[in-house]
Amino acid sequence: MTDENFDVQGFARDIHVLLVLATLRNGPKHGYQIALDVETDSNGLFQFRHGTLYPILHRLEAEGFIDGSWSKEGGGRRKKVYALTAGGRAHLEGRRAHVGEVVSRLLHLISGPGEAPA
Amino acid sequence: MTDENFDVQGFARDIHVLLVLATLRNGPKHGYQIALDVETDSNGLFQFRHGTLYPILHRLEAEGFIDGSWSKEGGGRRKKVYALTAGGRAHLEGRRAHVGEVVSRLLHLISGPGEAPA
DNA sequence: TAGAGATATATAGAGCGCCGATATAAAGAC
DNA sequence: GTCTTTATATCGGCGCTCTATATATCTCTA
Repeated sequence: MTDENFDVQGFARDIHVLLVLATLRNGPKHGYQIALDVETDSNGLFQFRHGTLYPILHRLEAEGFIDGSWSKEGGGRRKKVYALTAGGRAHLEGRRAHVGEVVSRLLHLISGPGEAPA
Repeated sequence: MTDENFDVQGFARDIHVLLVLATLRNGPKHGYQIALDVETDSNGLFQFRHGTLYPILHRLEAEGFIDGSWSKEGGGRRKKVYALTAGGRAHLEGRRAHVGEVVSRLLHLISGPGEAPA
């Protein structure tokens, strides 16, 4: 299984994608809220720069993994609220499993003779 | 600990660096052999392109993490053999621990309510 | 012995994605 | 009325990987 070859660049990109999709599992959110939640939930370890997040959201929407719609409550500040689609949920599960296995094999490879990988 | 902020690009680079340093833990090797061993040890999951490996080796040598010396056995094919330095070993342990923790926290964040992260 | 393929190192250029900077705009604080 | 926060968006620079190319030696085979 997972004979799929490892792609370093795709892996780094996957991290951000997974954080977005996983956050949306708790319900629809707009971009700014996603950034705040990811930072809070990770105790500041992971954080999104705006110049990173918004292009990712646009791409995920174009790929059909999230579904965006502008909310207009009282004509106030415009927010684009994103909801996880069925395809997005499937992508999340698939990628999460893949990342988990790659990481497991990586940690096993670089762990010393005495140290257990996990 | 590890209040250090997460850097996506540095993380991708760390993966290659860790693979190199971990392979050298078994003894000195030249670049081409490192590439072969990493690919073999990971059952083809991880592999180094030559255009990726050699610049990394040069940088690691400049940083003092590995020590390179040209071997001239019988005036044959030139090989630059790299050995892990004490600093390199320390760097390996430190980065490995860091990557392990980041990955652990990442998997925890993106794991569903039902699934245990590891 | 001549050619092909594997061994071995090196670098330059292309491509891709993150990051900082900048722009726009409205709501709330004081 | 101005400053900060909220909220989205895009562009240019930068860094790192990857493809392609260059050089050189060794080994195997016809």
